[in-house]
Amino acid sequence: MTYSISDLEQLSGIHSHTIRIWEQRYKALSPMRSQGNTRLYDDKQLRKLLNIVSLNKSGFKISKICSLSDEGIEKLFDQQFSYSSDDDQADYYISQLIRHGLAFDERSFNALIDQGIYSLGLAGCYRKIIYPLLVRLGLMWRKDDICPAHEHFLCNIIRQKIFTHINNLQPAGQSGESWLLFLPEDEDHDIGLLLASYMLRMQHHQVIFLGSKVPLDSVKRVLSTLKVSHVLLFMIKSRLAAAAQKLIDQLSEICSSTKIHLAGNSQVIGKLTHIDHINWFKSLAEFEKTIQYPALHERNF
Amino acid sequence: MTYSISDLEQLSGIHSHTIRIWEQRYKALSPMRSQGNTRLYDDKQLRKLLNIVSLNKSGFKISKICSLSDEGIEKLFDQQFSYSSDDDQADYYISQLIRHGLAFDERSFNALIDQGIYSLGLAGCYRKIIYPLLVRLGLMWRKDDICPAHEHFLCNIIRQKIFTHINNLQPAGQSGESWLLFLPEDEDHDIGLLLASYMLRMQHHQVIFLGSKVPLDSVKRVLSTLKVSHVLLFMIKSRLAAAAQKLIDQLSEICSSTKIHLAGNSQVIGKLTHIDHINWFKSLAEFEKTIQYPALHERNF
DNA sequence: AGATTTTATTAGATATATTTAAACAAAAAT
DNA sequence: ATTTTTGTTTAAATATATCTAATAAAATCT
Repeated sequence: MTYSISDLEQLSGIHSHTIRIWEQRYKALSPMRSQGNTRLYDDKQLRKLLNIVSLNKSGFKISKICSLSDEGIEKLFDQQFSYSSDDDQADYYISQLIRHGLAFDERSFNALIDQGIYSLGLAGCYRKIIYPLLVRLGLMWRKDDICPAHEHFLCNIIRQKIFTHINNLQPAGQSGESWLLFLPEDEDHDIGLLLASYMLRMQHHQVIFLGSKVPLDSVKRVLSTLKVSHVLLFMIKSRLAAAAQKLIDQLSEICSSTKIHLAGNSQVIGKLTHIDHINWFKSLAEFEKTIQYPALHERNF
Repeated sequence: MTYSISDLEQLSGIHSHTIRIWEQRYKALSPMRSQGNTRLYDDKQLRKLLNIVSLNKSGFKISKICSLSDEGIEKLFDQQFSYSSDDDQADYYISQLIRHGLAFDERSFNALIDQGIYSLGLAGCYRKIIYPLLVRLGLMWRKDDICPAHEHFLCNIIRQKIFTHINNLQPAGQSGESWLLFLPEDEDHDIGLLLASYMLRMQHHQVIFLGSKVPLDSVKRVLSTLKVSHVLLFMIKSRLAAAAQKLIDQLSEICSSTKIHLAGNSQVIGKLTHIDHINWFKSLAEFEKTIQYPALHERNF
């Protein structure tokens, strides 16, 4: 499996021109070449680019980063984006979970995550354990410590847990606000969205969960046949600012009478313009607060 | 959202050459063109192509099919691939489910599918209701009777059900055969695979469920670090024969000491060669029988 | 077998994406 | 203020994908 330079552009949010000039000036990447002379990148190169971009965004100069060896970059990356947080207990928990995951030991992983959910509740477990776990998985992939199979394996068990908890909730009444949840076509990671679905249902909101890879056209058709108060989507992937803006502009046009809520990658969302009408959830706590208020309000009647 | 001619090639399994000649001779499709002169297809054209291919595979000549109007093709398609089966009761059931789905009425859909699972068991419900429902959804999409959002909505509820049932099973012991379940990178529809996971677990097999979009490289890494007896994957999408063959050849190389099981689109799988070492599950019943035998065997001890 | 239909192959022309290289503009550092 | 670093724009050349058109080969039907 190889990537073209425009694939890398999509995946990293760095213009192809810039990728080339980084190669020329700083030998940032050293892609293979096709029979012709076209650059071909593999996963290793993609990871390196993503790491360079991350370090660059946190203040290091490209020239400095690229003057380091591959190992040097990994080391610096480690320093900057350390696996461990300030919560020792959660860290230990997460490490154990990952250890089971690497061994594909579903039984142990299952027992441990059930225990976490039992003691913290699903939302609490997500905040303290699952979300940091997912972040750490991402970092580990970037260091080639895990492969996609590990991530798929763990994510599917987590999906199983959240789905089960949703299934065990009482069905929502006809009252309450209605939320349409989806991810755009190029997004894959639906676990955050699933948790949002759970939390909204807990607060007796109505949820229409569409999951990942929903074409905007289709969202448009839904909104034209159905009254929906809120639309919630995540933008997690790195993108070119222009691509992200286009998506949001199109969605805004579609959602003339629906409140748009956005969550995800702050690097991407932060660069958007003309989003006064859009609500940006910068944290889970913010989301929790927003969706709880109406419920409290209703109780007054 | 538009498709290039090579996108259509991927999605339909028809060579771009052939797509062009069908256009020239029979006016099969009438794509838009770019500023240059490059063909651009939309969803409607894609659906029409898929319908033409289906009709062609079931015996109609391209010339005959394309001599019909769009409505004529839809009509013929209806005749050939009718929504209804021989089981009136299941048909009614499915129609009701779809009716709720089209209205995004999760509550009603939920109640009805729970009832089906209760009376038929999850596997029975899958065979009689869910699988035919998924097939019908596919047909409906091809007639533009539903949009992707509907399918996503329904599929996620079904996922929820299967995941919940898996979660409620007792964890597998260390005994039993181990099965690695995954879909290749270009496959999306994981519900069949999920049900396979459930059925294997019911028979006390160990399952490593990776889900959709797993790179072969990653499967390779898993197999090199872990002893696995069986690998199961689905090929559901239409593909070029060459692409399907390449995938299977690569997998075969990886799985030198692991039994490969394959299920899915018989049009695609039927064209594969050098697959003597691969087991092709042509039906759910066949799968059920294969995985039950060892369990019966164990009980003798 | 012979005719018809369908698919595959070839070739040269055009469109689009990528490449190199240089010049330019903006931002950051000194 | 000046230099250095960094990112963008431009241009012309090449690679790759797509276009048309004609022909060859294969499959299917009568």
